[in-house]
Amino acid sequence: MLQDRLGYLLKHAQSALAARTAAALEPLNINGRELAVLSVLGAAEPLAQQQAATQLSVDRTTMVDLVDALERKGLVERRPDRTDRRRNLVHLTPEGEKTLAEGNRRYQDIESALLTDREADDLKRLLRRLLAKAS
Amino acid sequence: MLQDRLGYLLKHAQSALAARTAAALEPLNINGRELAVLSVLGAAEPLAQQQAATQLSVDRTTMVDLVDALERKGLVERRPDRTDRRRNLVHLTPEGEKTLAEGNRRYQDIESALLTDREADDLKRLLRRLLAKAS
DNA sequence: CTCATATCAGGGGAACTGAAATGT
DNA sequence: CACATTTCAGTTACCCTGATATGA
Repeated sequence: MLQDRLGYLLKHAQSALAARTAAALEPLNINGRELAVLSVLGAAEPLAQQQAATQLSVDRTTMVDLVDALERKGLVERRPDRTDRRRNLVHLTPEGEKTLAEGNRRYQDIESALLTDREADDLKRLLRRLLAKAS
Repeated sequence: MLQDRLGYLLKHAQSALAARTAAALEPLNINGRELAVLSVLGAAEPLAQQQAATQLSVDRTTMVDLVDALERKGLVERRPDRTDRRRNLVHLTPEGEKTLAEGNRRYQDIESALLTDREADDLKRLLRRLLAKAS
């Protein structure tokens, strides 16, 4: 049975969750990918683009486009690093901070609606184990 | 933390598994998507393209390209349905049957290498629950 | 010189929309 | 006529490769 394949289940679970997330974030004018970028950028000290790209496992050239889009929306700003002028440190704007906070709330609501806390913990533990072995 | 997000874990688990699968199937000259198509087509009675597309949740026009590719490789054949000449019934060739069987073996080896039987069952159960609620 | 960072141009593969051809 | 199946043309979004400019 196709539905017994882990590959099938992972792909469709991922895409169903992504669709729900996209719908929930649409009023904020961002998508799930952009929320993930905001999340990485807003975590601690401002990061250079390539650092953010590494954390998200996205290509460096893809990150250029992602930051372009967020900058056009006024959610982040590129600022040159004074100690290394090759770098752009990407800062969240106040609007970006607000969008990140609200986006996180909406995203968490989705997770909570789909699984109990216990189920979510179990699922994440298994996925981490799989990832550790597979990558 | 980004790594606490189900969306992140699902996406990267899916892509890591897909990469492993692609590598294991490369000697058979097929990819994971094509193995899934063969699996659906080889399950029981020959299916029309649109039936196969529905079972895999892929677009009808994407299925045209998938069957094109499998037909070029000699793994399937389109045959007109005598009772409804709009339809192509897609049959596996003997070579297609062999490729499906060997592909299934290689795919199962990957799943077994990544998780114990118990872990795989737990993971699949949770993913099915998530899918049922989310889609 | 080397290496790193960011950017840009171009391409490949996936998936969709909309329309057409054919048949029920 | 309405509807179903397949196919094709065109578009979009995504992610990559390779090259370039700039600077450490």
